[in-house]
Amino acid sequence: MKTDTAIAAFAALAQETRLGVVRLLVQAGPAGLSAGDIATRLAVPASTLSHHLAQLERAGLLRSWRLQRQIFYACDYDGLRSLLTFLMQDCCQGRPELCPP
Amino acid sequence: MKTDTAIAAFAALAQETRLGVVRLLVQAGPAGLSAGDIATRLAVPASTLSHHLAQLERAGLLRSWRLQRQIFYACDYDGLRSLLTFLMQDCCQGRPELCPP
DNA sequence: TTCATAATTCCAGAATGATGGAAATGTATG
DNA sequence: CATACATTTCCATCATTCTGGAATTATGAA
Repeated sequence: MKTDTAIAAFAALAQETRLGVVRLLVQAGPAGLSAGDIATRLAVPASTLSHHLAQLERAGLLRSWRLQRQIFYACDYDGLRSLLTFLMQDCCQGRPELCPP
Repeated sequence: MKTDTAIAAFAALAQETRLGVVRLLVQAGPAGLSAGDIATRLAVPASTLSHHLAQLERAGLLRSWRLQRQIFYACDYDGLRSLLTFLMQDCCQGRPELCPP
């Protein structure tokens, strides 16, 4: 993963509504939720939420698909995993005996 | 962990120099590095780096201690762990059979 | 086609964050 | 005490991000 990608992902997580979206979708699992459903649950105007969903998707944290008139969002587990791996890469120079549990 | 704490931590990670600091210190392990050493390795002015180190420490991602004339920084492994746990909490409603590996 | 629904894009103002030289604050050495 | 060293704080400028109503686009129903 490139540094810029990771920065975009962390920036996406560094905002109350967006962090709420990701946590909600992490819990929801692969089935995801529609944009409107997310807006209702988080009590955010549709317009505002749309900006945030787009940013999260651009950052590789969500994926989306259309189902009839609605657009569903679920979290991108691969994206999340690569981000956390990037952050912890070569932890303690790869020597577990140095690494606090 | 509170939402505000997590937001501060992700915001701290969402910047090139600060992300570089954390990754460098993740690799360096518990022994840490001095502020000056970090400034040299990342080629950042001392003043600028100081702001970033302070922000990372406030966010609970680093800890610091003085050794003679230098101040050492190491990453706060507990802080990192709680952040990642907070993000992934109740993944797939706790049902691993739904959760993509 | 006409209407209703779901979501996104446009736009502007308000707020927040990054940067780094200069000055100030410790901390050790001669 | 005087000096050098390591780091932090002050300060001002510049840039980026957040917000949400109104207008727009896309889809499905009558």
